[in-house]
Parts: sequence; structure tokens; C-alpha cells
Amino acid sequence: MKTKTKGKKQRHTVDKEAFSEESAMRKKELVKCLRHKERRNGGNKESSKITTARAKHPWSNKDRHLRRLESNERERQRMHKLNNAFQALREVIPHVRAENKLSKIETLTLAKNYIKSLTSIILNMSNGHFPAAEGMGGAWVSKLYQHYQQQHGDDDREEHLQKCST
DNA sequence: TAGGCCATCTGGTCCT
DNA sequence: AGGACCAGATGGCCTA
Repeated sequence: MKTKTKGKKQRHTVDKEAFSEESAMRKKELVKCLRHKERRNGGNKESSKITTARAKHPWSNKDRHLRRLESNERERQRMHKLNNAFQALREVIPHVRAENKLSKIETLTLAKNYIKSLTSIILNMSNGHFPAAEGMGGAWVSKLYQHYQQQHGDDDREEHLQKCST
């Protein structure tokens, strides 16, 4: 049910551009959507689902349609927020492929490795010494260490560092 | 052309 | 009750 006609490479700027094109696109979407829905409603399972949904919310067709459009819009906004968050994450993760946009799964994986690596660097710098008397900094590193140990133990720090550098 | 990635729609479920 | 969240389905675009 994707309606964007832009290419993948242009998607970096698509979010903003798309908003200006949205009203025109929306009509197109609706037509496609209705066709899609018709197809889906062809199966018995789907029609029974819809029957139960309608029993739960006994709205008029017009009302239902309006509410659907409203939730679609909310869902779009939610996904846009999510994508903005992904973009913000991309911008703080060091990676080699600067010319190409990282995919979502790549972004998450790199972020995870990056955090692990930073954690191990901090622990190495603190050299296993973090008395509580040092104040907030010491307590924080201590907590970090405990968490890190829970997650991994000490033996794979080098591996994380290597992953980070790639 | 197949496969990967993505945006969108949709109905169900959870949460406030 | 209504919005947020989630997962499945679908179809478009791009690349190898």
C-alpha cells in the first residue's frame, strides 16, 4: 500500500517533500486502499474479523471511515516520528558508508555495537577503580560496570572494540 | 528479475 | 472510550 512514487535515493528528503504532495497523494491512496480492502475482504477469515470489529464498534459506515482515516493519519505521524528518531540515531553513529543511508536494521545493530564499545572504553579508562567516594562520576561508572558484567563479562571487550572500529 | 528495504493501511490489543 | 502500539499484508522503488 505504498503510495510514494519517489526513488529510494531521494527518500532522504522525501519526508518534507511528501508533505506538500500529500493531499494529492491521499486521494490516490484511498482508491488503492479500497481495492486492497476489497481483495482482503474476499477471504472468510478477514470478513469474520471485520464482522467482530464492527460488532465491537457499532458506528455508521461514514463514522467508521472517518475514524479509519484519522487513525491512519495518526499512524503516519507516529511512523514519521519513529523515522526521525532513526535519522537522529544515524547522525550520531560513526560509520563508513557515509554516502549511503544506513538501513534501519543496520542503524540498530551499529548503535548497539557503538554503545557496547563506548561502555568498554569507559571501563578501561576507569581501570576498574570507581570508589563511591568519588561522587556521581564514580557511582555512575560503577553502575555501568555492573550492568556491563551482567550483559557480557570481561572477556569480549576487545571484540567490541574491533566491531566499533568497523 | 529476485530480493531487500521501505511506507502505508489495517484490525487487534494494550494503556491511560 | 479513544489513542498508542504492534504485527501482518501489500505494493513501489532500487540494486546486484
